[in-house]
Amino acid sequence: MSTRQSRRGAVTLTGQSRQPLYKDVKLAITRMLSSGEMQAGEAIPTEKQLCEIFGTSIGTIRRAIDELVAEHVLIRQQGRGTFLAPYSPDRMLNIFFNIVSKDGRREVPIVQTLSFQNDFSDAETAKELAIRDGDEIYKIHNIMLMGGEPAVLDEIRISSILFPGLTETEFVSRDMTIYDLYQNRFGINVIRTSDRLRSIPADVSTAKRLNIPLGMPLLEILRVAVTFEDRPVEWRRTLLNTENFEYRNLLKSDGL
Amino acid sequence: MSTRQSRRGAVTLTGQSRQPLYKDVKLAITRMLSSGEMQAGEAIPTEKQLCEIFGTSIGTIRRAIDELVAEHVLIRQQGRGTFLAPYSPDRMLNIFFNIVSKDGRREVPIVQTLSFQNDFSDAETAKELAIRDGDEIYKIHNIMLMGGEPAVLDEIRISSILFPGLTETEFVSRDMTIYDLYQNRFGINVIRTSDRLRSIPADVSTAKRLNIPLGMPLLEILRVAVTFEDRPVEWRRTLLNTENFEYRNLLKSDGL
DNA sequence: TTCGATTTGTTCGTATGTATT
DNA sequence: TAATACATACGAACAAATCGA
Repeated sequence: MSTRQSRRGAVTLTGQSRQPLYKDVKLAITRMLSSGEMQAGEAIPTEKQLCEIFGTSIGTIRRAIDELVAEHVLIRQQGRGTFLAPYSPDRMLNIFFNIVSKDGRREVPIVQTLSFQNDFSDAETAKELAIRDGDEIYKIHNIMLMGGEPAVLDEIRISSILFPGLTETEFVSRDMTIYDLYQNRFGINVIRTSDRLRSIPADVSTAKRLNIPLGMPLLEILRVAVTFEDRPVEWRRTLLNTENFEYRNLLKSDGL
Repeated sequence: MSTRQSRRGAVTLTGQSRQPLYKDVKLAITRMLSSGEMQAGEAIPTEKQLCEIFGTSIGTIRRAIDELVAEHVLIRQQGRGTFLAPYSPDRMLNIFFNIVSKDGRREVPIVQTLSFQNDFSDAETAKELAIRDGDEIYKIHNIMLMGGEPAVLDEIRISSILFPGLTETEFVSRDMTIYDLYQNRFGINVIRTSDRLRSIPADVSTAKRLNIPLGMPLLEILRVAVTFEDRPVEWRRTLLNTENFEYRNLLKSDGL
């Protein structure tokens, strides 16, 4: 069979691409998922159905799905099907929350929102969020209690365009993690984050809020969270008191 | 064909295992690699040869190798072969060195060894290195210059049993990264690290060495590096002045 | 430079095993 | 139990990269 053509009225893939067929399929599936029509936790078509949709063999479909599973975008379950990763609170905590107690236990943090503002992006934030300077954003300040003590302060900046109609009430009254809110309310899946860590002294207001001495060393974490195709979703600055907690970076060199 | 039997005098795999055949093959290949007979960068047998060695189909071999490639243990090159990951200085820096300049550039650090001692393990170190309390270890103190300024202090503890005959002269005169030394001189591949990060004030001697004020916030990184099958190889404590450099944790949720 | 042998990469397809409903 | 869906294993054919004659 010659190199690349759609068969039997199947979906036309990117066509004249110079990349392998399974990459085309992967991209097509990714677009299906990120179109916003799919709910988190929902099943995607079966492998056999995808064969017919794309007009490829099951091996090619599996290869495409393999990569999305490796990226935690999809979850496969034998006998059940393949699902858009649910990002359950528990899962979110395990994947994107790497602040743990010094003895290694994962405390579930209690988040309290200190302020929720409508604001305009400065140049630097615009660059991080891939929006225009001056675009509307939400600025949200939170404090997190871990083990009963205030241990973390953070500031979140997100584009109002990506999260239209988000209100303080809705944000505060959510019964899930913030990333789950992005997913369930706006159909935005956070699939990766990039953290930059520094050590800085506590300033006056931070010291007061975390009930620690002025100038005490804190861990500053600057995070950008991205969704499919590396589109930035959220900028976040976290300040952690590492007296009783620490940041863990388990495993390097992917895979297992 | 029925489930599990060796054919044609092929290597007997783990036998009565309840895991998939490709996992057996993966483990067998892993043992080949970690036996110390293989040099980093050396080619492993071709897929066809492995078929004969293990008496399985090429698909099964490929599946096993796929996982090892995903774990950066092996590297495949079309037309050439499959190789034990070389851990070149450049590669080591990119994979296991996540201290970068604030503007994102990767400075190549200049390492100077301050001291090299033969010592005995305390209980905690023994636990981290999976050796016995009181076993002999090397304790090595280094300072790293980045951009001409002293930016990092670290202490390394490794088992004398794992690295027999290592001398200060040899350690200091190496022309490669420390992990490359482990690999090239002792056949030990570091394949993963686990980092724990805290923010702490500089003590007197640290402040003096890094030429910073006493009490200045530093980033403390406690690392355990492991080789195949999660066997610990090295304990390391790093202190980083984050005025001009920072710790980056790119990408969560594996793969790409 | 060309060509052929070698080696991995991609795609296809089939058969059977195992988990779920 | 039966149907469905993913998991494992097999193997064939061809493409693309590499290397040496």
